[in-house]
Amino acid sequence: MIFESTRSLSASLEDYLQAIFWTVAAKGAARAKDIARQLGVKASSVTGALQTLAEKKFVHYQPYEAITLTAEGFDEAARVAQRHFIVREFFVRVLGLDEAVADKEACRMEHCVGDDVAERLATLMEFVKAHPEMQSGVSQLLAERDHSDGMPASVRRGPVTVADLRSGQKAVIVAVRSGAALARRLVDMGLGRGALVEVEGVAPTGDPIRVKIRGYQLALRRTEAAAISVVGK
Amino acid sequence: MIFESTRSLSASLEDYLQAIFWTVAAKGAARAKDIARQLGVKASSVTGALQTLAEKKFVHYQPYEAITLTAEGFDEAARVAQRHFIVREFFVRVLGLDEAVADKEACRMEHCVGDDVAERLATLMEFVKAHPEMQSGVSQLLAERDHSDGMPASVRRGPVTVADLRSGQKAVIVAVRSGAALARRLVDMGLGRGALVEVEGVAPTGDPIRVKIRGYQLALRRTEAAAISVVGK
DNA sequence: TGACGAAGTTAGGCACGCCTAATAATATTA
DNA sequence: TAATATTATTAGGCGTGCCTAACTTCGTCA
Ligand SMILES: [Mn+2]
Ligand SMILES: [Mn+2]
Ligand SMILES: [Mn+2]
Ligand SMILES: [Mn+2]
Repeated sequence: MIFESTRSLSASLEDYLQAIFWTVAAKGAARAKDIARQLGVKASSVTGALQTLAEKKFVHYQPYEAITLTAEGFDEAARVAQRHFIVREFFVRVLGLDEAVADKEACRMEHCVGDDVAERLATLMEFVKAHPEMQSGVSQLLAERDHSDGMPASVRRGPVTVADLRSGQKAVIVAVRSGAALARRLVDMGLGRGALVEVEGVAPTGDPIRVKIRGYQLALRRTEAAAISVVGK
Repeated sequence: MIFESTRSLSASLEDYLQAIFWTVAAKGAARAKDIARQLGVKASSVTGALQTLAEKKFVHYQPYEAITLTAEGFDEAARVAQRHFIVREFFVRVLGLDEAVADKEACRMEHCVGDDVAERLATLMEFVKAHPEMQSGVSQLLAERDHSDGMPASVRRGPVTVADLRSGQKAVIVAVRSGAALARRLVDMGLGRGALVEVEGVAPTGDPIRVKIRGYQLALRRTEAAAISVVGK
């Protein structure tokens, strides 16, 4: 699988484990029915998942009996729940996302954030808690953006241009601002949609910017570079 | 699938599309061999993916011929690459992650971040760019943490306790700090590992904290609450 | 006690995404 | 041009994770 996870459980099994975790916490034990309802799957899928989790020693499972977690199951579930919590809090408190949306997104992300990222997110949140101006600053920027609705996200966000790239970075051109002879000149040189640009160097003043494209090297004025929207690598 | 994605392509196909995107940008067209090498899969897997992508009109594909992207394929690939870039830049510039690690993590996350999150991350980065003191502040906090290596991550991060919860939040107890008669008293009351706590209310002064557990309600002193480590929901 | 309904399991099927092995097409070289 | 090497495709298999349909087990209540 290309989407390698390094973790002991698949995204799906992590969700089963979490459902069990919260149900057991609330009621002492979980029944297949509870899990099926929470996750929106059929009972037979739950049976299958329980058999796999039991094989991996994460749950105590005997057919027809109530389900509880093993010690390892509890720890693993707590780790996933912790990631869910951290990511959701980050979305809500730093990115200003709506609670419900944040929770849904977090339930997707919890399966792919690494431990290092989770830890740093938690640290960032501590920092933000101590520096509320950061949170309000971001909210304000976001609010300004929201005035220009109707525009595509890429425009609201402000496109990245060749002028924003650091030395050594590669990018693909997605658009060249038309107007002036510039666009034509660039396209004639091979600087069209889909072409790969590599920034070779930027003068100390930031102008000109030396780029390599299709084997050729050329120097772009900063204003020219800023007219070329790219997706960075 | 529980891990619902709402996007038109699976994580796997998004990676194939991106491999094609960068190869085409660099060389004008892609061959199955290039893609197989980049993604670390066998050639036959590439053929399968190409057939699927061709069905979905994302690539121009004729057996044995070089591969290029359709207009939709280019747009879709650019969107994924954009998410990869944003997430990686966030990891590097805000979270201070190592470039190589950040890139790997980003290649996993690019398939699960929603558009709203990506947009807000980009905005946050703009804010941080405009306020470099924020960035160094986070780095500093992270550096302090790194001094206390050897400790488990949960300790470095500082555990969340009942005292950190807001009114209405639920959590599962993972540990009760031992010492004093407190631990025993709490455990006797049912406040042990695995139990669900719900914060009912916090006095204006922050003390006491009213919690509900196993149907019972009780009031905890702030110092008591701070001795109970939890995983929040 | 026995019948009934709810809950849980098993069997079989399907889509996805990878693999290996065999085969086919294309490129390279003698 | 013919032999050979490289590249690509097909066929068939496997694991995961979901489904439906049929069946079994369990608890309840007459
Ligand atoms: Mn989840
Ligand atoms: Mn979750
Ligand atoms: Mn990826
Ligand atoms: Mn990627």
